Amino acid sequence: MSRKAAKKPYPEVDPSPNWPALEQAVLDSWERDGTFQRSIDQRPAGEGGRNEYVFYDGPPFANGLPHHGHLVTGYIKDIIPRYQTLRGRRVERRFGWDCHGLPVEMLAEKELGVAGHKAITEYGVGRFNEYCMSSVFRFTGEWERYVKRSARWVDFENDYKTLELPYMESIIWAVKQLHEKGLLYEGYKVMPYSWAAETVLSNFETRMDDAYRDRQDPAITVRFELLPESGDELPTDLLAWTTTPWTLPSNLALAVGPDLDYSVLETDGPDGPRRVILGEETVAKYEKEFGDARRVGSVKGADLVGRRYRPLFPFFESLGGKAGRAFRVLAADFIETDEGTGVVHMAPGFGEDDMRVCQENDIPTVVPVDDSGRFTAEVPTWQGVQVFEANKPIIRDLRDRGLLVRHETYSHSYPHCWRTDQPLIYKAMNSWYVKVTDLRERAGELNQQINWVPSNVRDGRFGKWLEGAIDWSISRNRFWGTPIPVWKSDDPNYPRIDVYGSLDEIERDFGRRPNNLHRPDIDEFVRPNPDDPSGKSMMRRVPEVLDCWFESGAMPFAQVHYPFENKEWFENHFPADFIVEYVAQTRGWFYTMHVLATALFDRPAFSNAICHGVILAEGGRKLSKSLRNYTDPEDIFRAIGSDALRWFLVSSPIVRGGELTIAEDDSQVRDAVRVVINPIWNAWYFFSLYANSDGVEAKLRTDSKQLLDRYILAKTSALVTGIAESLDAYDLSGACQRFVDHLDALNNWYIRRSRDRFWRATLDGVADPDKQDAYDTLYTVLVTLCRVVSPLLPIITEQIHRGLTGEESVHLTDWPTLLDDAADPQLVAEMDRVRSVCSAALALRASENARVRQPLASLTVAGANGALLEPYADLIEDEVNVKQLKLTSDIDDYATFRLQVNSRALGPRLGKDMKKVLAASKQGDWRTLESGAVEVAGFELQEGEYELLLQPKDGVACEPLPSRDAIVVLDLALTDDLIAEGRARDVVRAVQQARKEADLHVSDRIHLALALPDDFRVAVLQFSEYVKEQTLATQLDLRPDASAELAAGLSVHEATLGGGAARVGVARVAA
RNA sequence: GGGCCUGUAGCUCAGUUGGUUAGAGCGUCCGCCUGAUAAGCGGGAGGUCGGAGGUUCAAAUCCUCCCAGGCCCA
Repeated sequence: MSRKAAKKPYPEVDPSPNWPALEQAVLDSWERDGTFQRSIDQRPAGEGGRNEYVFYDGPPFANGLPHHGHLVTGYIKDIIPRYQTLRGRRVERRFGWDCHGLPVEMLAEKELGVAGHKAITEYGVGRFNEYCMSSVFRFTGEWERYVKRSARWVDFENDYKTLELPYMESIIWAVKQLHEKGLLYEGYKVMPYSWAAETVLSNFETRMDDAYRDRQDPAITVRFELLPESGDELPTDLLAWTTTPWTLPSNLALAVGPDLDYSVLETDGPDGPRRVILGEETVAKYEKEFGDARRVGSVKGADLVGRRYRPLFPFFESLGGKAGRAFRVLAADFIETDEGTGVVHMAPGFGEDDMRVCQENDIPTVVPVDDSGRFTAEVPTWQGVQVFEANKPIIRDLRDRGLLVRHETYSHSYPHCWRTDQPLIYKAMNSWYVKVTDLRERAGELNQQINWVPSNVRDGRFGKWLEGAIDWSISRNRFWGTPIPVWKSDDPNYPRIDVYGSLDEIERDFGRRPNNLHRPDIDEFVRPNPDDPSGKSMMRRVPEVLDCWFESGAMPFAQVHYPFENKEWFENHFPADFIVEYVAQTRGWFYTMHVLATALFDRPAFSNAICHGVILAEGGRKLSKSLRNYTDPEDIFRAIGSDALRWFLVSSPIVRGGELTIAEDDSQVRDAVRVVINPIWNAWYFFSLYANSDGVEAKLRTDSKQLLDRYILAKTSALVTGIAESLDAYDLSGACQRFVDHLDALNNWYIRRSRDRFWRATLDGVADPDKQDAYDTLYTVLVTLCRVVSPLLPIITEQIHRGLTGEESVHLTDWPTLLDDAADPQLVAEMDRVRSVCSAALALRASENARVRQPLASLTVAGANGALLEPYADLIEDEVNVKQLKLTSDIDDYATFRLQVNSRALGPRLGKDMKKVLAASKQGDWRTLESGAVEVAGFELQEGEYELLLQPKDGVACEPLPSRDAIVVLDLALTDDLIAEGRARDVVRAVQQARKEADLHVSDRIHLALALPDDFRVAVLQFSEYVKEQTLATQLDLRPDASAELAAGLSVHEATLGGGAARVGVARVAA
């Protein structure tokens, strides 16, 4: 025996490693060796970038720490590029940072203690923006740490930042392009507005947790007097209800639901009889006011449309009359009757719906309220009064004029400014728009060229969103962002607008070149208006900055300073081959990128997009830092590991657009360790243990003739093809599923069934060919597995692959083609059948209380395709522990046939008669014809329209295969020999346990002493050679029952055999 | 209030163009092999597919309504 002296070709493997520590070591080695960069460098770009796989990285805001959601995206962003790299493509991965926008400004406001437009202006826009600039990168270090720890390969050094001058210059170029294409215009948009902080709020801010609070407001019902028309019998009023009386001075229209019914009531007023009109379903609510009124008729809303009415106030009278379109009844689709009167007052300056409906009817927008929420000179009566303060005098005024029908107090949930605690108002603000409505159709066409995962996003979420797209408001009344590059004359008498698309153009007109496009520097670029002969009016930049979504949407070209530089590069890298984000980005980054690509290049911006779902905490709630309902990813990295987290996330429904609920205790991540990581590691551990112990060095080889080897090679070949198929289709969880299935075949079939081939003695230091085949095959399979799974488990496969091959990195290898010729679907199918035979036999043993260690005389497989199992007889006998496998086609003793109708095939032919056929076949009322066909309920079924399945007879110990075409039967009769052999195996089992407890190596030879109950002693005597061989015993002592005198020097272990006490003594003997 | 999505085993989810006895993993129960792995293996139980109607020879699947939850827009 030369085992001890043999070289160890493979590293010593820890059977249960500390995963986080192992991961950190691998990550460190990548960092040290520049493995990521080399994985890119070794792939040529090809002519015109033809061999490149283009990936765009959507830029995150770095003003908070990454959570599970970012990690899902990050893992996918890593997996696809790693896979494409394996396939030989060059995949550059450039990180990007979203630097501008409200989140940054909000943080700055909070930390500087300056709230709102006014305070910031006083504080100084320059200082404010400097602060934003300095704070925006505060978390980049953390981000980089998380990203690197998650084993995501991405280039942080060559990153792009949306605040850099070249990036911003590309942005203003894009704005100018839109302008030249007639896609840019200035208009109004109703926004949530904080009059206290003098700032517009984003939707995001109004949705913050504590923004909505209960508030009491006046709710009043007001009369609007219709202008008389021919056919009117009496003066008539429409009743409208509002909770914002201060908007009534700005009323320009009324709206009704065209399909709603309205009641006409007649009352006796102080000036004689009048009529009022209100929604039929709302009449009951006005019992108090109109309880004694006479109902004189009913009209449809549509009948009221077009009627003119007398303005409540004189302030905007000029917009009505003959010239204007205001002060009419309009049709609207959103009118309800559960609150109010079914008639809605419209103030287009203060309501989004109002503005939309009024614009559709050519009614202009008026906004007689200034930045601090006070009425302007346009409403002289209340000029300077804050709008909420103005409610009372307005109501009093209406009451005095007899226009107030009802005044009540209304309690409702109302949004408040999160900074000042004051109620918000909705107010039309000046805004710049991209005319998406003009692009909509083309954007929809280009969307058809995009491969979305899941596929329903294309015509669903994204497609629908495109169809309903409205013009995109791209300006923000804020400070920290790329400026809108528009200069306007400050004198409306000499109007002029200039849009600048480059630093050169600005330099040309202003005589100097900006070195910073941010405010306030850029605002200092002022020049005389060339169109003003008086020379007094000046061209000044409009105050707004761009929506930061415009900047991220411009990322494909702005990241390379296109078109000022890298023109050719851009042409070769647009559209991207692949991007991924979560599903809400169909309204965010996916959308803005698509809109800009459509507008500027008439091409889609990306060819393949994964749109993953959202992560929820237990109970379906949102992940919330304050609720602490999830574990910080870094803690998971530290405690469990990144590959496990990666596996858990990307094998979940989330990568198919679904939701994923994560357990607070991270048990799902631990499950990934147990289900995937430990098994693949154990396979490697097994290999290294025996290969080292034998001194066998394995080679990549696929030509073993051994059946199990052929099987696992064929199975692995199918896995290689399957994973490529899944990943080519961007189906990550499908790829994961294939691997899990494969692991079961490898560990719990191939390795388990091949074990004795590995531990068979080496003859004179020369491995016998079968043993070498086993090593080579397992080695080949493991190396192949590591490669194809490396995108999904990048760290653990790296470690194993290094151990196996000594090569530096699995991520520098090529996609394996070695097993392409090893595919053998028939062999795989046969082996699957073998496994189902064994499984059925083991189930039968379990139900018959026949422990597997007890050998049985025979296993019979009765039914179809018996010959197919012939070559696998040894395997089945060994697995099921029977002396003989019997194959027969004679089933009569055990089972009968049952007719199984193939509804899918037969249904279309028989239609209604299916019922009869199904009933008859269920009752067994059918017969086989001479021709081989089957007759049932008077119908003749042809081949393919039915199947004959086996049904075990009652009282027979047998088990059908899942395919129901064969049945397994065990011979349960025991002979003395069989019983003795079973006992011998029990003893072997006890000895193996003792070996393990004594911490012996798997190849140690031992001195074995046994003190056994009599019947077991006899059994061991009978099978002593077998026992010695199985336990590697060179010497065997047998003593009476539980002898207390086992020799000194032995490690003694207690055991129970057949209900009696036994003692097992083992000691290593020198090799 | 409107639009979209979801509802299948105790939990997390699959379920192809409607077609046989609705599947998987985890958990649970019972058992067991083992000279890699008890952080293992095998087997069993567990579902009137959210509810009610409808279409059909046939519905988890198609249609309508309702209920519950989520997202988006008001």
